[in-house]
Amino acid sequence: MSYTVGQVAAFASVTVRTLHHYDEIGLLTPGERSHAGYRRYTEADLDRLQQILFYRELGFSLEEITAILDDPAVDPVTHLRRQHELLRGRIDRLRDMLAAVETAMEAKKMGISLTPGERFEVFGDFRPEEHEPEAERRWGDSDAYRESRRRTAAYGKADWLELKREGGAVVEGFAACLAEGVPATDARATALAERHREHISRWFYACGYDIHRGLADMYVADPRFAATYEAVAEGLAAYIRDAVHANADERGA
Amino acid sequence: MSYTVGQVAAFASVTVRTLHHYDEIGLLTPGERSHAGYRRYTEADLDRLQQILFYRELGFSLEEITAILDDPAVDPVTHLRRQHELLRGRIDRLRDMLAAVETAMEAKKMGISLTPGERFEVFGDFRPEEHEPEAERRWGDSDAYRESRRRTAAYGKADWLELKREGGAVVEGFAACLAEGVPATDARATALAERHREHISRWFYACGYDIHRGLADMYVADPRFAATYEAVAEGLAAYIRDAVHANADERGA
DNA sequence: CTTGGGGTCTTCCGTTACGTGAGGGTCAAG
DNA sequence: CTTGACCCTCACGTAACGGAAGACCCCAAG
Repeated sequence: MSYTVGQVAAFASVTVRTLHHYDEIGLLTPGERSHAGYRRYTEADLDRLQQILFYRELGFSLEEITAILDDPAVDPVTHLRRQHELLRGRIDRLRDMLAAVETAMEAKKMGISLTPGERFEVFGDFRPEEHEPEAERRWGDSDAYRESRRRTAAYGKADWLELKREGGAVVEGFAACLAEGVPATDARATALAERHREHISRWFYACGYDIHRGLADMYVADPRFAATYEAVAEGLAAYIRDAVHANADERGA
Repeated sequence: MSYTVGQVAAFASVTVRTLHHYDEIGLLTPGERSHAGYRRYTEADLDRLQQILFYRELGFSLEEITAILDDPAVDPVTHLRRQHELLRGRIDRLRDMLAAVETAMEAKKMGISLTPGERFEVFGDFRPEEHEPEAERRWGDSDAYRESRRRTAAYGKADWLELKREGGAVVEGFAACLAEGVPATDARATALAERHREHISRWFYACGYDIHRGLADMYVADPRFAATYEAVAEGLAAYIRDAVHANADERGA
């Protein structure tokens, strides 16, 4: 089975002209031609096109892409892995930009004017290179999901019940603290936060303090999580979040 | 205080030529010139440049940016808000691409070859223009969160319990179907899916079929959601997802 | 079998967002 | 008062296509 330019163009949401162009510059030469000179794209060509579009999306020039894809030392899986990393980098960058926008909004609201340095901080580097500090945390986060999926795949119903019971106990502990007016920064609350963190680590994935913070934020931000906790006690989601933050501030680095 | 081209270029990590170009096309004309004709950029110019770079990053053409920024009906804060939303959209898109890469890796590992449709699914729309079909879902999704937070803010404990009970009943219905071997595509299962959708709409936000699909996918993909369902019955998360998809395919557009 | 509508071919010029000098003033330091 | 770093204005070059022209190809319907 092979496809015409039009079909491929429709699949990939590019124009026919673009495919012609890629053919011209030797980036994507269709596997064969019909007797009338029509381009015929094979599955392998589609594969390559997908790679091209990914790299293009990530900001590489067509010349660079040609070089990358024609490197015989790199197998397809490596490409995917690399793209995965690059995508994560891009997402991080956009997240930084999001933060920058928020900062700008704050500044505007407060009537503060930022220094040029602050203002353009985010437009510094964006090319996939050197990210040690922040990125590690993100990677950890991503690994967490994979790890989690891997681990939980092996759980039976008994495991799920056990972990749910364990988690429930922690939540009830929080509810008790909240009911008794114990502040979220109190040692009793942060101890529960620590137990919560250990619970996650034990059953799902290595949960560091930063990850734990992010998780706690989600409990409040996402109503579908919030529902679980708000049903137990009003304001519990926010309380847990605060306790987790206090605990992370205290124990985590 | 004002800045020279070189300084501004350094701040913003663009070339001097780029600033010249923006001046030429009237996108960013420096506030004044020195007596010798040197460009002098004011704070306001830096402000505008920041906006320009944001929109540029988001894929707008310089002409579009000019139009956007020179629209007198839009104040700076609105721009920031808009950029915030656009950035979130981009992040979502990149996340989709991330998922696509993972799918491709899976497929490669399994030796499966994807259909062209699957392969290029993610390259559908990405330009911030004419997005009725897919994008509405994203926008809707974003609105959903806001709507949800707004609504749930007013709920008391009784409300949470009621909605939790209601939700629980649906989940138990699904569990029963699963236990009895009813296929997820069966009318009984899809009816429950529809009830589930209505439940979300009633308590949280307007939940269309596309949003519902995405939500169901998350039940499986995110272990913290999955835990809730897997504790009830093994394979329940996936079952619900399948039923939701079947229901959406059937009823939704 | 031919006729029309759509898809495809190559060719070529246009466009956007700059890059890259060329040739020549400007400015602060030594 | 020179020297090196910076600035100016042309002006042509480039990447990655867009768009249209003129011609060929394909196939389903009359």
